[in-house]
Amino acid sequence: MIGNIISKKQKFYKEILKYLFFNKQLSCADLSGLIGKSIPLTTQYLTELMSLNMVVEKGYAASTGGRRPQTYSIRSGVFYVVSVAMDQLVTRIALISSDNIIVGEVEKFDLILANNPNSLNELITHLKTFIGNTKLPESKIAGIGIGMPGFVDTEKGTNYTFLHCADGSIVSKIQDALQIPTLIDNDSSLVGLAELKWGAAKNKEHVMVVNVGWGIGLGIISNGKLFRGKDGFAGEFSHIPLFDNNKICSCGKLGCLETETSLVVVAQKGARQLKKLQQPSLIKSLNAERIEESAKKIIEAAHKGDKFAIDLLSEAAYHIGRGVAILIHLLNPEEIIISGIGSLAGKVWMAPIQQAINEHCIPKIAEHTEVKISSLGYNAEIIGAAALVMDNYEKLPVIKEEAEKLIAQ
Amino acid sequence: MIGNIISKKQKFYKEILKYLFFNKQLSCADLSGLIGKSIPLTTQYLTELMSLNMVVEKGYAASTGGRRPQTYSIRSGVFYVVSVAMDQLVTRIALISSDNIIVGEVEKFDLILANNPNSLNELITHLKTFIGNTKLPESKIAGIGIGMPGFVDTEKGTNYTFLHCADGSIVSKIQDALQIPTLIDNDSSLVGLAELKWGAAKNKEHVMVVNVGWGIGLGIISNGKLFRGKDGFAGEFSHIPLFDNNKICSCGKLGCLETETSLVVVAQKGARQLKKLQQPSLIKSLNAERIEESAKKIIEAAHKGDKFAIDLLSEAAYHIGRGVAILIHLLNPEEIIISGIGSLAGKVWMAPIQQAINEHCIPKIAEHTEVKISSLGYNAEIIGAAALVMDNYEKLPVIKEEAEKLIAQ
DNA sequence: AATAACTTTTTAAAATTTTTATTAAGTGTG
DNA sequence: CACACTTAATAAAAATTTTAAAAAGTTATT
Repeated sequence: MIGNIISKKQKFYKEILKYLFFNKQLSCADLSGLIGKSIPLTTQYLTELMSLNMVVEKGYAASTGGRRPQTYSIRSGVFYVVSVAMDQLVTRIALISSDNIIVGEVEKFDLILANNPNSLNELITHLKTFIGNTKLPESKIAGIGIGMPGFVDTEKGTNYTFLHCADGSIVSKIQDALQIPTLIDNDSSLVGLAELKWGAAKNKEHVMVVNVGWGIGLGIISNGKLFRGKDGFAGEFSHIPLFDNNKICSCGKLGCLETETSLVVVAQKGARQLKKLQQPSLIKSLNAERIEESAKKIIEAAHKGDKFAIDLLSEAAYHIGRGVAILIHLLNPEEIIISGIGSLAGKVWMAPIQQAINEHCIPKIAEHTEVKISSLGYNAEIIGAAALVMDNYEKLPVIKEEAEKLIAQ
Repeated sequence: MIGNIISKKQKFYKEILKYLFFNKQLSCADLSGLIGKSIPLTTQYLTELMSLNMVVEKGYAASTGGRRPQTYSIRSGVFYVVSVAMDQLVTRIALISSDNIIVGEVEKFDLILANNPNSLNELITHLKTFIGNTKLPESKIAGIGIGMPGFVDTEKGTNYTFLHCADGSIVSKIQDALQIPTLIDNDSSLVGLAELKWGAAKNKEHVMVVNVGWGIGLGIISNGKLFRGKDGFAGEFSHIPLFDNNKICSCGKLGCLETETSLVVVAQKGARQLKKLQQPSLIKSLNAERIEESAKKIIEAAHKGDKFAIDLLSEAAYHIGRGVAILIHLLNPEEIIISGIGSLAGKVWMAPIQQAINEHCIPKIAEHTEVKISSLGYNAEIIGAAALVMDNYEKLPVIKEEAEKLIAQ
């Protein structure tokens, strides 16, 4: 049964567990600062959590000029998180344990989102099987986190673009079917969250995470937190009107950023040019119908230094840079991170983006803005989905058995 | 002497005074929530502040379904704030008392910022005279708040565009000269802050405040707070590259938003068209050299329904709307406020901006975004400067005498 | 129109949490 | 290798919050 939070103390227990999930090892002073409670109280909570077998001492950290602090970690298997990363064609599911390690294999399967009225049911069926295979009781699963494309309202638990469900929200339907707390968010927001928690945006305040994939998403980090806007739709970078190119976009408007920069466009343009221009390249053929395969070929070739592939990506990168210049003017970030599947092409992105920034920004405003390539790569979204659950861990509906265990204290 | 904060209790005293400055009348429960302390403690603080003659009871508020709450107000003259609003040509100074009322007249004088190495000294001289004329001791003045154009770093207290000062920051130079805590910020940020505290953005979370004047500034309110970005430069709306018009901008780049939308451009275009086209209009003549005068004439005529003036402003408004469409995609705000001196033209702005939003936004994302015209008008910046001081009131360096008075408690 | 049931504010007493002071453990310098 | 200076952990004192109860109003119902 999914109920409500039971005690205040339990909330702080959960906060401690949450920060230990995100950080692996922390001292009592660290945790005291993070949960906003005094050191004596935090000491007490930690002692109790150790006697509950949830937290363990991990020896002393190096001194910073005085007595060395004892550090603490969370045990593996105290709880688990089910992470789901969806794109328009493929969905991946992973099981992550409380010590923040992916358990077993990441499951990958086709699930078409566009014009598929059955997509939500398919997702639920897959989730049921996946969770069944883990052999874990529901009470051991803290929550399910799902990243998906489209206009997602995290608070309402709805997606206005995909996975339509007639009555109520996606979240309530999944929770009813599986009896596990569930959270959903936009894929690019989760990529941003992953960068904030474990990637290049860690400990930064103002970062723009550009999710280069079949569209150009944006995760906005402002004041050290993921920014979602009024309805959760912030970061709709793909569709800002930027070009006079008269190309019609998937959204129906003309000249969106996406029409010159997404990997779909890159793959299509690549296929066309390869055929027409007979350019020398490591790539022998590109099929404009098989976007994913073609995009991967181009990214791989670019890695090997293939000029044709690099030129293709550079052109897209420069156009992305024009959009980034606008972001810099408006939000004055300290960092731009290129993430998502496109980031696998590596440093190729950097020079053209920096070039566009130099050309289109007032120098002073871009002075302290660094461009970086994500090191999280293809895993960013799935990691971000776990972060979404754990970011809300202490607010999550409580699972009965666990609640009793904790309240028995 | 400017020293440091003395006691924790004093910090809460100041927080209470701050919230009473912003709100006029508040109940104990309101204040308890605002300062984040329990009701019994807040009661105690209020009692003490009343015995210090700083706070007074203001009778009972209407019931909301139960016992009516006692309300409290701050006394006039407990402290004062000096507010300064600068633009490139004119500076205004006002004295505001603790009950949030402008005392006496707003002083207005010419102060050229561009290419004026003496501008900071001129400002300091004016401030000295102004404060001298108030006959108030420094200890009665909580702080000086200054809004100015340019790239302002509030934390460092510097402006990279105007009011250059060789050694150290603008803030430290003013503080050294006047012995009064001082804060500076970008003019558009302060217009945004004014809207947040007393205008159309009050109690909203995500709002874009467009400051229409000699440029097009932007105050960004995100999560209910003014957003400044990494170095304080966020909201550089004027210079996002948006047009293929080949017009060179004051910043040196081509096609900035400003080149089609600022009141300078409107005035210049108006003067040109009036001469060339001999259009019928209530306006008899416009001098392209005297921008302020011409802009005012156009705004006034638009108010009277003059078609020529309305067309001029509508064109600029539509272009602003294109920029606003980008803001909506990126930040998903709940409200767009047209503020600053241009807002005096009133509702003329609304239809063309809404039109541009309809044309350039994905409908879903703009669904809940309202466009509004500010009611604060020309006073926004000067009010915002006072808000800047009071927003930081409890963090401000303490003035010795006052500190002793409070600590004597 | 009067009473019961429900709200909200205010006050008082009990329980919790933080602060301050003290002790313990470790670094770096002349 | 003392000596001065850190930081961490613990214990006792002080401050703050929570809980409970009383006071003051509102709304619905008979």
